[in-house]
Amino acid sequence: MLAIGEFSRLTHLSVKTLRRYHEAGLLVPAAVDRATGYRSYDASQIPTAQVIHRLRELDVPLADVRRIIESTDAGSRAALVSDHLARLEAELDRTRAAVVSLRRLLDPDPVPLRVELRAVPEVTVAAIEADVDSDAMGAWYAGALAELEAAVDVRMGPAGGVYDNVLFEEGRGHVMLHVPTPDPPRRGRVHPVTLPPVELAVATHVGPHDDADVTYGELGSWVVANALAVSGPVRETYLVTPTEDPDPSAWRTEIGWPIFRMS
Amino acid sequence: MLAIGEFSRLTHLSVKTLRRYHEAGLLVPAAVDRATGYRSYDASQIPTAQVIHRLRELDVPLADVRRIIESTDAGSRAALVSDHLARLEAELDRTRAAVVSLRRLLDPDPVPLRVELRAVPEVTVAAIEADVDSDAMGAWYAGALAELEAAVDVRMGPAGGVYDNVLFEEGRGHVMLHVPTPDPPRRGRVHPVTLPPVELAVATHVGPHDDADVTYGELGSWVVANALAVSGPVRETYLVTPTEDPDPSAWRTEIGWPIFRMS
DNA sequence: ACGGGACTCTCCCCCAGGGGGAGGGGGCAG
DNA sequence: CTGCCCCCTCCCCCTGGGGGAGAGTCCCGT
Repeated sequence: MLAIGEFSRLTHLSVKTLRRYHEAGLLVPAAVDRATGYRSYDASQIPTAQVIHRLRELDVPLADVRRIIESTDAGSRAALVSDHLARLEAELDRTRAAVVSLRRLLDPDPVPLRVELRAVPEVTVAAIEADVDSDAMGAWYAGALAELEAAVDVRMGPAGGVYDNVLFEEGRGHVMLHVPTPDPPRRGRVHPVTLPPVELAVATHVGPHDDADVTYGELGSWVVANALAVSGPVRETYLVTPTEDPDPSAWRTEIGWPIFRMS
Repeated sequence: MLAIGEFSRLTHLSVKTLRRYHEAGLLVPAAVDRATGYRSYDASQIPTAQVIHRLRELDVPLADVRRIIESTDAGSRAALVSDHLARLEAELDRTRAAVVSLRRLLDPDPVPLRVELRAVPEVTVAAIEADVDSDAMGAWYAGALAELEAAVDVRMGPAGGVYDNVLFEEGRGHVMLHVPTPDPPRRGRVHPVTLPPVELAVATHVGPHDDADVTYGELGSWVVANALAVSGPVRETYLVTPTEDPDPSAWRTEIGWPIFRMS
Protein backbone atom coordinates (compact mmCIF):
# COMPACT_ATOMS: atom_id res chain seq x y z
CA MET A 1 0.00 0.00 0.00
CA LEU A 2 1.23 3.44 -0.96
CA ALA A 3 0.87 6.75 0.81
CA ILE A 4 -0.45 9.63 -1.27
CA GLY A 5 3.01 11.14 -1.68
CA GLU A 6 4.52 7.94 -3.05
CA PHE A 7 1.53 7.45 -5.32
CA SER A 8 2.03 11.02 -6.52
CA ARG A 9 5.65 10.31 -7.44
CA LEU A 10 4.65 7.12 -9.23
CA THR A 11 1.90 8.68 -11.33
CA HIS A 12 3.16 12.25 -11.77
CA LEU A 13 -0.13 13.53 -10.46
CA SER A 14 0.15 16.15 -7.72
CA VAL A 15 -1.05 15.35 -4.21
CA LYS A 16 -3.62 18.13 -4.55
CA THR A 17 -4.92 16.60 -7.73
CA LEU A 18 -5.12 13.11 -6.24
CA ARG A 19 -7.19 14.44 -3.35
CA ARG A 20 -9.48 16.20 -5.82
CA TYR A 21 -9.92 13.00 -7.82
CA HIS A 22 -10.80 11.19 -4.61
CA GLU A 23 -13.38 13.84 -3.78
CA ALA A 24 -14.81 13.59 -7.30
CA GLY A 25 -15.07 9.80 -7.00
CA LEU A 26 -12.66 9.41 -9.89
CA LEU A 27 -9.85 7.60 -8.16
CA VAL A 28 -10.86 6.42 -4.71
CA PRO A 29 -7.96 5.26 -2.53
CA ALA A 30 -7.89 1.53 -1.85
CA ALA A 31 -8.18 2.35 1.85
CA VAL A 32 -8.82 5.41 3.99
CA ASP A 33 -7.89 5.32 7.64
CA ARG A 34 -11.06 6.01 9.62
CA ALA A 35 -9.18 7.67 12.45
CA THR A 36 -6.60 9.80 10.65
CA GLY A 37 -8.11 10.23 7.20
CA TYR A 38 -4.86 9.06 5.62
CA ARG A 39 -5.35 7.77 2.06
CA SER A 40 -3.69 4.53 0.95
CA TYR A 41 -3.38 3.55 -2.69
CA ASP A 42 -2.66 0.17 -4.19
CA ALA A 43 -0.04 -0.28 -6.91
CA SER A 44 -2.77 -1.76 -9.10
CA GLN A 45 -4.36 1.71 -9.24
CA ILE A 46 -1.40 3.17 -11.11
CA PRO A 47 -2.67 2.26 -14.60
CA THR A 48 -6.06 3.80 -13.82
CA ALA A 49 -4.34 6.95 -12.63
CA GLN A 50 -2.43 7.14 -15.88
CA VAL A 51 -5.52 6.70 -18.00
CA ILE A 52 -7.08 9.56 -16.06
CA HIS A 53 -3.94 11.60 -16.60
CA ARG A 54 -4.12 11.07 -20.36
CA LEU A 55 -7.81 11.86 -20.54
CA ARG A 56 -7.25 15.08 -18.63
CA GLU A 57 -4.44 16.00 -21.03
CA LEU A 58 -7.11 15.68 -23.70
CA ASP A 59 -9.35 18.04 -21.69
CA VAL A 60 -11.98 15.41 -21.06
CA PRO A 61 -14.21 16.76 -18.25
CA LEU A 62 -13.88 14.95 -14.93
CA ALA A 63 -17.48 13.72 -15.11
CA ASP A 64 -16.80 12.05 -18.45
CA VAL A 65 -13.52 10.64 -17.21
CA ARG A 66 -15.48 9.02 -14.43
CA ARG A 67 -17.87 7.46 -16.91
CA ILE A 68 -14.99 6.05 -18.90
CA ILE A 69 -13.19 4.74 -15.84
CA GLU A 70 -16.33 3.16 -14.43
CA SER A 71 -17.33 1.41 -17.65
CA THR A 72 -16.12 -2.12 -17.11
CA ASP A 73 -17.18 -3.21 -20.57
CA ALA A 74 -14.26 -2.65 -22.95
CA GLY A 75 -16.60 -1.94 -25.86
CA SER A 76 -18.56 0.88 -24.25
CA ARG A 77 -15.33 2.31 -22.89
CA ALA A 78 -13.84 2.38 -26.38
CA ALA A 79 -17.03 4.05 -27.63
CA LEU A 80 -16.85 6.76 -24.95
CA VAL A 81 -13.21 7.38 -25.72
CA SER A 82 -13.74 7.62 -29.46
CA ASP A 83 -16.62 10.00 -28.80
CA HIS A 84 -14.15 12.31 -27.16
CA LEU A 85 -11.59 11.86 -29.89
CA ALA A 86 -14.28 12.85 -32.38
CA ARG A 87 -14.97 15.90 -30.25
CA LEU A 88 -11.27 16.73 -30.39
CA GLU A 89 -11.35 16.40 -34.18
CA ALA A 90 -14.30 18.76 -34.40
CA GLU A 91 -12.53 21.22 -32.14
CA LEU A 92 -9.46 21.01 -34.32
CA ASP A 93 -11.60 21.84 -37.35
CA ARG A 94 -12.95 24.86 -35.56
CA THR A 95 -9.44 25.90 -34.59
CA ARG A 96 -8.29 25.63 -38.18
CA ALA A 97 -11.27 27.69 -39.34
CA ALA A 98 -10.49 30.32 -36.69
CA VAL A 99 -6.89 30.55 -37.87
CA VAL A 100 -7.98 31.03 -41.49
CA SER A 101 -10.53 33.63 -40.44
CA LEU A 102 -8.00 35.43 -38.25
CA ARG A 103 -5.59 35.72 -41.15
CA ARG A 104 -8.36 37.19 -43.28
CA LEU A 105 -9.24 39.66 -40.54
CA LEU A 106 -5.64 40.80 -40.18
CA ASP A 107 -5.26 41.04 -43.96
CA PRO A 108 -4.20 44.64 -44.61
CA ASP A 109 -6.46 45.08 -47.68
CA PRO A 110 -9.74 43.33 -47.06
CA VAL A 111 -12.27 42.43 -49.71
CA PRO A 112 -14.97 45.10 -49.74
CA LEU A 113 -18.44 43.85 -48.95
CA ARG A 114 -21.27 44.29 -51.42
CA VAL A 115 -24.60 44.94 -49.80
CA GLU A 116 -27.92 44.99 -51.61
CA LEU A 117 -31.34 46.13 -50.47
CA ARG A 118 -34.04 43.68 -51.38
CA ALA A 119 -37.79 43.59 -50.76
CA VAL A 120 -38.86 40.02 -50.08
CA PRO A 121 -42.57 39.20 -50.51
CA GLU A 122 -44.57 36.96 -48.24
CA VAL A 123 -43.94 33.31 -49.01
CA THR A 124 -45.17 29.99 -47.67
CA VAL A 125 -42.50 27.31 -47.24
CA ALA A 126 -41.94 23.84 -45.83
CA ALA A 127 -40.05 24.37 -42.58
CA ILE A 128 -38.57 22.71 -39.52
CA GLU A 129 -38.29 24.76 -36.34
CA ALA A 130 -36.54 24.22 -33.04
CA ASP A 131 -34.88 25.89 -30.06
CA VAL A 132 -31.21 25.07 -30.39
CA ASP A 133 -27.94 25.71 -28.57
CA SER A 134 -25.51 27.42 -30.90
CA ASP A 135 -22.89 24.72 -30.43
CA ALA A 136 -25.44 22.11 -31.50
CA MET A 137 -26.36 24.10 -34.61
CA GLY A 138 -24.16 22.14 -37.01
CA ALA A 139 -25.74 18.81 -36.17
CA TRP A 140 -29.26 20.26 -36.09
CA TYR A 141 -28.77 21.93 -39.48
CA ALA A 142 -27.57 18.73 -41.15
CA GLY A 143 -30.42 16.64 -39.74
CA ALA A 144 -33.11 19.18 -40.51
CA LEU A 145 -31.89 19.74 -44.06
CA ALA A 146 -31.90 16.00 -44.77
CA GLU A 147 -35.44 15.65 -43.41
CA LEU A 148 -36.64 18.64 -45.42
CA GLU A 149 -35.15 17.34 -48.64
CA ALA A 150 -36.75 13.97 -48.09
CA ALA A 151 -40.17 15.51 -47.45
CA VAL A 152 -40.22 18.00 -50.32
CA ASP A 153 -40.63 16.84 -53.91
CA VAL A 154 -40.42 20.08 -55.88
CA ARG A 155 -37.98 22.76 -54.78
CA MET A 156 -38.65 26.22 -56.08
CA GLY A 157 -35.39 27.73 -54.89
CA PRO A 158 -32.52 27.34 -52.47
CA ALA A 159 -33.09 26.44 -48.82
CA GLY A 160 -33.09 29.20 -46.27
CA GLY A 161 -32.96 29.75 -42.54
CA VAL A 162 -34.42 32.19 -40.03
CA TYR A 163 -32.39 32.81 -36.89
CA ASP A 164 -33.56 34.55 -33.78
CA ASN A 165 -31.09 37.18 -32.62
CA VAL A 166 -30.98 35.84 -29.07
CA LEU A 167 -29.23 32.77 -30.49
CA PHE A 168 -26.15 34.94 -31.04
CA GLU A 169 -26.50 36.90 -27.82
CA GLU A 170 -27.19 34.06 -25.43
CA GLY A 171 -26.03 30.97 -27.31
CA ARG A 172 -29.52 29.54 -27.56
CA GLY A 173 -32.54 30.57 -29.57
CA HIS A 174 -35.28 29.79 -32.03
CA VAL A 175 -34.16 28.68 -35.48
CA MET A 176 -36.01 27.62 -38.62
CA LEU A 177 -34.79 25.91 -41.73
CA HIS A 178 -37.02 26.02 -44.79
CA VAL A 179 -37.38 25.10 -48.46
CA PRO A 180 -39.71 26.93 -50.83
CA THR A 181 -42.14 24.48 -52.35
CA PRO A 182 -45.71 24.59 -53.70
CA ASP A 183 -48.25 23.20 -51.24
CA PRO A 184 -45.86 22.48 -48.31
CA PRO A 185 -46.45 19.08 -46.69
CA ARG A 186 -46.93 18.32 -43.01
CA ARG A 187 -44.82 15.26 -42.20
CA GLY A 188 -42.63 14.54 -39.18
CA ARG A 189 -41.05 17.81 -38.08
CA VAL A 190 -41.83 19.39 -41.44
CA HIS A 191 -44.77 21.78 -41.58
CA PRO A 192 -45.92 24.80 -43.58
CA VAL A 193 -44.85 28.25 -42.42
CA THR A 194 -45.74 31.60 -43.91
CA LEU A 195 -42.83 34.03 -43.78
CA PRO A 196 -43.89 37.66 -43.56
CA PRO A 197 -42.66 40.12 -46.16
CA VAL A 198 -39.53 42.04 -45.18
CA GLU A 199 -37.05 44.49 -46.53
CA LEU A 200 -33.58 42.95 -46.26
CA ALA A 201 -30.02 44.24 -46.40
CA VAL A 202 -28.33 41.29 -48.08
CA ALA A 203 -24.65 40.37 -48.27
CA THR A 204 -23.14 37.15 -49.56
CA HIS A 205 -20.82 35.22 -47.30
CA VAL A 206 -18.31 32.97 -49.05
CA GLY A 207 -16.69 30.09 -47.19
CA PRO A 208 -17.48 27.95 -44.17
CA HIS A 209 -19.99 29.16 -41.64
CA ASP A 210 -17.41 29.52 -38.89
CA ASP A 211 -16.55 33.03 -39.91
CA ALA A 212 -19.99 34.12 -40.97
CA ASP A 213 -19.89 36.53 -38.05
CA VAL A 214 -17.35 38.61 -39.94
CA THR A 215 -19.87 39.14 -42.72
CA TYR A 216 -22.51 39.82 -40.08
CA GLY A 217 -20.27 42.52 -38.67
CA GLU A 218 -19.60 44.13 -42.05
CA LEU A 219 -23.29 44.01 -42.84
CA GLY A 220 -23.99 45.61 -39.48
CA SER A 221 -21.51 48.40 -40.14
CA TRP A 222 -23.15 49.05 -43.49
CA VAL A 223 -26.60 49.15 -41.97
CA VAL A 224 -25.49 51.59 -39.31
CA ALA A 225 -23.56 53.73 -41.78
CA ASN A 226 -26.65 54.02 -43.96
CA ALA A 227 -28.82 55.22 -41.10
CA LEU A 228 -30.92 52.08 -41.05
CA ALA A 229 -31.84 49.89 -38.11
CA VAL A 230 -32.23 46.18 -37.68
CA SER A 231 -35.49 44.57 -36.68
CA GLY A 232 -36.38 40.95 -36.42
CA PRO A 233 -34.62 37.65 -36.99
CA VAL A 234 -31.85 37.17 -39.55
CA ARG A 235 -32.64 35.37 -42.79
CA GLU A 236 -30.07 33.24 -44.53
CA THR A 237 -30.24 31.69 -47.99
CA TYR A 238 -28.01 28.76 -48.86
CA LEU A 239 -26.85 29.23 -52.44
CA VAL A 240 -24.06 26.63 -52.37
CA THR A 241 -24.21 24.05 -49.55
CA PRO A 242 -22.11 21.04 -48.57
CA THR A 243 -24.60 18.95 -50.53
CA GLU A 244 -23.57 20.66 -53.75
CA ASP A 245 -19.87 21.18 -53.12
CA PRO A 246 -17.84 19.46 -50.40
CA ASP A 247 -15.20 22.20 -50.46
CA PRO A 248 -16.04 24.65 -47.65
CA SER A 249 -14.35 27.57 -49.42
CA ALA A 250 -16.92 27.28 -52.24
CA TRP A 251 -19.97 27.57 -49.99
CA ARG A 252 -22.08 30.67 -50.50
CA THR A 253 -24.61 31.96 -48.04
CA GLU A 254 -26.73 35.07 -48.41
CA ILE A 255 -27.19 36.83 -45.11
CA GLY A 256 -30.17 39.13 -44.95
CA TRP A 257 -30.92 41.48 -42.11
CA PRO A 258 -34.46 42.85 -41.84
CA ILE A 259 -34.22 46.61 -41.70
CA PHE A 260 -36.39 49.63 -41.40
CA ARG A 261 -35.52 53.20 -42.22
CA MET A 262 -34.81 55.50 -39.30
CA SER A 263 -36.73 58.46 -40.59
CA MET B 1 -23.13 54.92 -32.01
CA LEU B 2 -24.38 51.54 -30.86
CA ALA B 3 -25.77 50.43 -27.54
CA ILE B 4 -24.17 47.34 -26.02
CA GLY B 5 -27.07 45.11 -27.07
CA GLU B 6 -26.84 46.13 -30.71
CA PHE B 7 -23.09 45.74 -30.65
CA SER B 8 -23.58 42.29 -29.16
CA ARG B 9 -25.85 41.31 -32.05
CA LEU B 10 -23.37 42.67 -34.57
CA THR B 11 -20.35 40.87 -33.16
CA HIS B 12 -21.88 37.71 -31.70
CA LEU B 13 -20.21 38.48 -28.40
CA SER B 14 -22.51 38.32 -25.38
CA VAL B 15 -23.29 41.48 -23.43
CA LYS B 16 -21.63 39.92 -20.39
CA THR B 17 -18.49 39.26 -22.39
CA LEU B 18 -18.41 42.79 -23.83
CA ARG B 19 -18.60 44.25 -20.33
CA ARG B 20 -15.79 41.95 -19.24
CA TYR B 21 -13.65 43.04 -22.18
CA HIS B 22 -14.30 46.65 -21.24
CA GLU B 23 -13.25 45.95 -17.67
CA ALA B 24 -10.10 44.18 -18.92
CA GLY B 25 -9.24 47.15 -21.14
CA LEU B 26 -9.51 44.93 -24.20
CA LEU B 27 -12.35 46.66 -25.98
CA VAL B 28 -13.17 50.01 -24.43
CA PRO B 29 -16.47 51.53 -25.60
CA ALA B 30 -16.12 54.63 -27.75
CA ALA B 31 -18.10 56.51 -25.12
CA VAL B 32 -19.43 55.88 -21.64
CA ASP B 33 -22.20 58.10 -20.30
CA ARG B 34 -20.91 59.71 -17.12
CA ALA B 35 -24.33 59.83 -15.52
CA THR B 36 -25.84 56.48 -16.43
CA GLY B 37 -22.80 54.31 -17.13
CA TYR B 38 -24.30 53.33 -20.49
CA ARG B 39 -21.67 52.05 -22.92
CA SER B 40 -21.70 53.23 -26.53
CA TYR B 41 -19.72 51.50 -29.25
CA ASP B 42 -18.77 52.77 -32.67
CA ALA B 43 -19.29 50.65 -35.79
CA SER B 44 -15.55 50.98 -36.46
CA GLN B 45 -14.94 48.80 -33.39
CA ILE B 46 -16.60 45.79 -34.97
CA PRO B 47 -13.46 44.49 -36.73
CA THR B 48 -11.49 44.75 -33.48
CA ALA B 49 -14.21 42.83 -31.68
CA GLN B 50 -14.01 40.11 -34.27
CA VAL B 51 -10.26 39.80 -34.03
CA ILE B 52 -10.68 39.41 -30.28
CA HIS B 53 -13.38 36.81 -30.88
CA ARG B 54 -11.07 34.78 -33.10
CA LEU B 55 -8.16 35.01 -30.70
CA ARG B 56 -10.35 33.84 -27.85
CA GLU B 57 -11.52 30.92 -29.99
CA LEU B 58 -7.85 30.05 -30.19
CA ASP B 59 -7.64 30.23 -26.37
CA VAL B 60 -5.28 33.16 -26.39
CA PRO B 61 -5.30 34.59 -22.84
CA LEU B 62 -6.97 37.98 -22.48
CA ALA B 63 -3.69 39.62 -21.49
CA ASP B 64 -2.04 38.43 -24.71
CA VAL B 65 -5.07 39.46 -26.74
CA ARG B 66 -4.63 42.93 -25.32
CA ARG B 67 -1.00 43.00 -26.38
CA ILE B 68 -1.96 41.98 -29.91
CA ILE B 69 -4.78 44.49 -30.15
CA GLU B 70 -2.65 47.32 -28.80
CA SER B 71 0.29 46.69 -31.12
CA THR B 72 -0.21 49.24 -33.86
CA ASP B 73 2.78 47.99 -35.81
CA ALA B 74 1.59 45.30 -38.24
CA GLY B 75 4.90 43.45 -38.04
CA SER B 76 5.00 42.99 -34.28
CA ARG B 77 1.32 42.08 -34.32
CA ALA B 78 2.00 39.34 -36.86
CA ALA B 79 4.88 38.13 -34.69
CA LEU B 80 2.69 37.92 -31.60
CA VAL B 81 0.02 36.07 -33.52
CA SER B 82 2.42 33.56 -35.00
CA ASP B 83 3.87 33.01 -31.52
CA HIS B 84 0.47 31.83 -30.46
CA LEU B 85 -0.01 29.73 -33.55
CA ALA B 86 3.29 28.03 -32.74
CA ARG B 87 2.00 27.43 -29.24
CA LEU B 88 -1.10 25.85 -30.73
CA GLU B 89 1.08 23.59 -32.88
CA ALA B 90 3.04 22.46 -29.84
CA GLU B 91 -0.18 21.78 -27.97
CA LEU B 92 -1.43 19.79 -30.92
CA ASP B 93 1.72 17.67 -30.80
CA ARG B 94 1.14 17.00 -27.13
CA THR B 95 -2.46 16.08 -27.84
CA ARG B 96 -1.41 13.65 -30.53
CA ALA B 97 1.11 12.08 -28.16
CA ALA B 98 -1.57 11.77 -25.47
CA VAL B 99 -3.90 10.03 -27.90
CA VAL B 100 -1.20 7.53 -28.87
CA SER B 101 -0.35 6.92 -25.25
CA LEU B 102 -4.01 6.55 -24.30
CA ARG B 103 -4.49 3.89 -26.95
CA ARG B 104 -1.49 2.02 -25.60
CA LEU B 105 -2.84 2.26 -22.05
CA LEU B 106 -6.22 0.89 -23.09
CA ASP B 107 -4.60 -1.87 -25.14
CA PRO B 108 -6.03 -5.11 -23.73
CA ASP B 109 -2.69 -6.98 -23.79
CA PRO B 110 0.08 -4.59 -22.82
CA VAL B 111 3.76 -5.18 -23.40
CA PRO B 112 5.28 -6.55 -20.20
CA LEU B 113 7.98 -4.38 -18.69
CA ARG B 114 11.44 -5.76 -18.15
CA VAL B 115 13.13 -4.42 -15.06
CA GLU B 116 16.76 -4.98 -14.17
CA LEU B 117 18.63 -4.29 -10.96
CA ARG B 118 21.94 -2.60 -11.58
CA ALA B 119 24.67 -1.33 -9.27
CA VAL B 120 26.10 1.89 -10.68
CA PRO B 121 29.55 2.96 -9.42
CA GLU B 122 30.55 6.50 -8.60
CA VAL B 123 31.37 8.45 -11.78
CA THR B 124 32.51 11.96 -12.60
CA VAL B 125 30.79 13.58 -15.58
CA ALA B 126 30.47 16.88 -17.42
CA ALA B 127 27.11 18.30 -16.39
CA ILE B 128 24.71 21.21 -16.71
CA GLU B 129 22.30 21.83 -13.82
CA ALA B 130 19.25 24.05 -13.41
CA ASP B 131 15.94 24.51 -11.64
CA VAL B 132 13.35 24.10 -14.34
CA ASP B 133 9.55 24.15 -14.73
CA SER B 134 8.38 20.86 -16.16
CA ASP B 135 6.69 22.54 -19.11
CA ALA B 136 9.98 24.23 -20.00
CA MET B 137 11.85 20.91 -19.81
CA GLY B 138 11.82 20.24 -23.56
CA ALA B 139 13.52 23.51 -24.45
CA TRP B 140 15.95 23.27 -21.55
CA TYR B 141 16.93 19.72 -22.51
CA ALA B 142 17.63 20.62 -26.14
CA GLY B 143 19.74 23.65 -25.22
CA ALA B 144 21.70 21.89 -22.49
CA LEU B 145 22.42 18.86 -24.65
CA ALA B 146 23.75 21.03 -27.47
CA GLU B 147 26.01 22.95 -25.07
CA LEU B 148 27.29 19.74 -23.51
CA GLU B 149 28.08 18.17 -26.84
CA ALA B 150 29.96 21.27 -27.93
CA ALA B 151 31.99 21.33 -24.71
CA VAL B 152 32.93 17.65 -24.55
CA ASP B 153 35.45 16.13 -26.98
CA VAL B 154 35.47 12.48 -25.97
CA ARG B 155 32.23 10.78 -24.97
CA MET B 156 32.58 7.59 -23.00
CA GLY B 157 28.92 6.64 -23.17
CA PRO B 158 25.41 7.96 -23.72
CA ALA B 159 24.20 11.15 -22.09
CA GLY B 160 22.14 10.91 -18.93
CA GLY B 161 19.95 12.98 -16.68
CA VAL B 162 19.20 13.26 -12.99
CA TYR B 163 15.74 14.49 -12.03
CA ASP B 164 14.61 15.57 -8.62
CA ASN B 165 11.31 13.97 -7.62
CA VAL B 166 9.71 17.28 -6.69
CA LEU B 167 9.82 18.13 -10.40
CA PHE B 168 7.05 15.59 -10.94
CA GLU B 169 5.12 16.42 -7.79
CA GLU B 170 5.17 20.20 -8.02
CA GLY B 171 6.01 20.86 -11.67
CA ARG B 172 9.35 22.44 -10.84
CA GLY B 173 12.59 21.01 -9.58
CA HIS B 174 16.31 20.51 -9.90
CA VAL B 175 17.51 18.74 -13.04
CA MET B 176 20.92 17.78 -14.36
CA LEU B 177 22.00 16.66 -17.80
CA HIS B 178 25.40 15.00 -18.10
CA VAL B 179 27.83 13.26 -20.45
CA PRO B 180 30.52 10.83 -19.22
CA THR B 181 33.91 12.09 -20.29
CA PRO B 182 37.45 11.85 -18.99
CA ASP B 183 38.62 15.04 -17.25
CA PRO B 184 35.32 17.00 -17.49
CA PRO B 185 35.80 20.63 -18.56
CA ARG B 186 34.48 23.76 -16.89
CA ARG B 187 33.10 26.00 -19.63
CA GLY B 188 29.93 28.08 -19.69
CA ARG B 189 27.23 26.18 -17.81
CA VAL B 190 29.23 22.96 -18.12
CA HIS B 191 31.09 21.80 -15.03
CA PRO B 192 32.30 18.54 -13.46
CA VAL B 193 29.95 16.64 -11.17
CA THR B 194 30.60 13.45 -9.25
CA LEU B 195 27.55 11.22 -9.16
CA PRO B 196 27.37 9.00 -6.08
CA PRO B 197 27.10 5.22 -6.48
CA VAL B 198 23.54 3.88 -6.42
CA GLU B 199 21.61 0.71 -6.87
CA LEU B 200 19.04 1.26 -9.63
CA ALA B 201 15.90 -0.51 -10.79
CA VAL B 202 16.14 0.10 -14.52
CA ALA B 203 13.50 -0.14 -17.24
CA THR B 204 13.78 0.96 -20.84
CA HIS B 205 11.21 3.36 -22.19
CA VAL B 206 10.64 3.25 -25.94
CA GLY B 207 9.08 6.20 -27.72
CA PRO B 208 8.68 9.91 -27.13
CA HIS B 209 9.08 11.31 -23.67
CA ASP B 210 5.44 12.34 -23.40
CA ASP B 211 4.39 8.96 -22.10
CA ALA B 212 7.48 8.22 -20.06
CA ASP B 213 5.25 8.45 -17.01
CA VAL B 214 3.66 5.15 -18.01
CA THR B 215 7.04 3.44 -17.74
CA TYR B 216 7.61 5.29 -14.48
CA GLY B 217 4.38 3.82 -13.18
CA GLU B 218 5.19 0.30 -14.26
CA LEU B 219 8.62 0.63 -12.74
CA GLY B 220 7.03 1.87 -9.54
CA SER B 221 4.66 -1.09 -9.44
CA TRP B 222 7.58 -3.45 -9.86
CA VAL B 223 9.56 -1.77 -7.13
CA VAL B 224 6.61 -1.96 -4.73
CA ALA B 225 5.83 -5.56 -5.68
CA ASN B 226 9.41 -6.55 -4.95
CA ALA B 227 9.35 -5.03 -1.49
CA LEU B 228 11.80 -2.31 -2.38
CA ALA B 229 11.57 1.41 -1.76
CA VAL B 230 12.61 4.43 -3.76
CA SER B 231 15.14 6.93 -2.53
CA GLY B 232 16.65 9.87 -4.28
CA PRO B 233 16.37 11.44 -7.70
CA VAL B 234 15.59 9.48 -10.85
CA ARG B 235 18.38 8.78 -13.30
CA GLU B 236 17.76 8.57 -17.00
CA THR B 237 20.11 7.40 -19.74
CA TYR B 238 19.50 8.42 -23.33
CA LEU B 239 20.32 5.44 -25.53
CA VAL B 240 18.68 6.74 -28.72
CA THR B 241 17.98 10.48 -28.86
CA PRO B 242 16.52 12.84 -31.47
CA THR B 243 20.11 13.52 -32.52
CA GLU B 244 20.53 9.93 -33.65
CA ASP B 245 17.05 9.20 -34.97
CA PRO B 246 14.43 11.80 -35.79
CA ASP B 247 11.59 9.28 -35.45
CA PRO B 248 10.18 9.59 -31.91
CA SER B 249 9.01 5.98 -31.84
CA ALA B 250 12.64 4.85 -32.09
CA TRP B 251 13.86 6.81 -29.08
CA ARG B 252 15.06 4.70 -26.16
CA THR B 253 15.50 5.97 -22.64
CA GLU B 254 16.62 3.96 -19.65
CA ILE B 255 14.81 5.02 -16.51
CA GLY B 256 16.55 4.14 -13.29
CA TRP B 257 15.08 4.52 -9.85
CA PRO B 258 17.46 4.47 -6.90
CA ILE B 259 16.22 1.84 -4.49
CA PHE B 260 17.04 0.35 -1.19
CA ARG B 261 15.86 -2.94 0.24
CA MET B 262 13.16 -2.78 2.90
CA SER B 263 14.66 -5.36 5.19
C1' DA C 1 10.16 6.58 25.62
C1' DC C 2 10.67 10.91 23.44
C1' DG C 3 12.08 14.21 20.05
C1' DG C 4 12.04 16.04 15.54
C1' DG C 5 11.32 16.17 10.86
C1' DA C 6 8.69 14.60 7.16
C1' DC C 7 4.30 13.58 5.91
C1' DT C 8 -0.75 14.16 5.76
C1' DC C 9 -5.15 16.07 6.96
C1' DT C 10 -8.89 19.78 6.29
C1' DC C 11 -10.10 24.43 5.22
C1' DC C 12 -9.93 28.70 2.95
C1' DC C 13 -8.59 31.84 -0.70
C1' DC C 14 -6.81 32.51 -5.48
C1' DC C 15 -6.72 32.15 -10.82
C1' DA C 16 -9.14 32.49 -15.83
C1' DG C 17 -13.22 33.38 -18.43
C1' DG C 18 -17.05 33.44 -18.34
C1' DG C 19 -22.80 32.44 -17.05
C1' DG C 20 -27.10 33.30 -14.08
C1' DG C 21 -29.73 36.17 -11.71
C1' DA C 22 -31.09 39.97 -8.30
C1' DG C 23 -32.20 44.66 -7.64
C1' DG C 24 -32.45 49.25 -9.39
C1' DG C 25 -32.21 53.19 -12.91
C1' DG C 26 -33.04 55.01 -17.98
C1' DG C 27 -35.71 55.95 -22.23
C1' DC C 28 -39.44 55.79 -25.25
C1' DA C 29 -44.10 54.66 -27.06
C1' DG C 30 -48.88 54.38 -26.38
C1' DC D 1 -48.25 58.24 -16.82
C1' DT D 2 -47.27 53.66 -17.13
C1' DG D 3 -45.46 49.67 -19.18
C1' DC D 4 -41.75 47.47 -21.16
C1' DC D 5 -37.38 46.82 -22.66
C1' DC D 6 -32.81 48.08 -22.10
C1' DC D 7 -28.86 48.91 -19.22
C1' DC D 8 -26.27 49.25 -14.91
C1' DT D 9 -23.63 47.06 -10.83
C1' DC D 10 -22.97 43.39 -7.64
C1' DC D 11 -22.74 38.80 -6.07
C1' DC D 12 -22.49 33.89 -6.48
C1' DC D 13 -21.68 29.84 -9.47
C1' DC D 14 -18.91 26.71 -12.64
C1' DT D 15 -14.27 23.79 -13.85
C1' DG D 16 -9.72 22.16 -12.54
C1' DG D 17 -6.69 23.07 -10.27
C1' DG D 18 -2.50 25.88 -7.01
C1' DG D 19 -0.83 28.16 -2.47
C1' DG D 20 -0.65 28.20 2.09
C1' DA D 21 -2.26 27.97 7.18
C1' DG D 22 -2.77 25.28 11.15
C1' DA D 23 -3.15 20.93 13.22
C1' DG D 24 -2.56 16.02 13.59
C1' DT D 25 0.51 11.53 12.43
C1' DC D 26 4.14 8.51 11.30
C1' DC D 27 8.46 6.77 11.92
C1' DC D 28 13.43 6.86 12.80
C1' DG D 29 17.10 7.71 15.78
C1' DT D 30 18.62 8.25 20.13
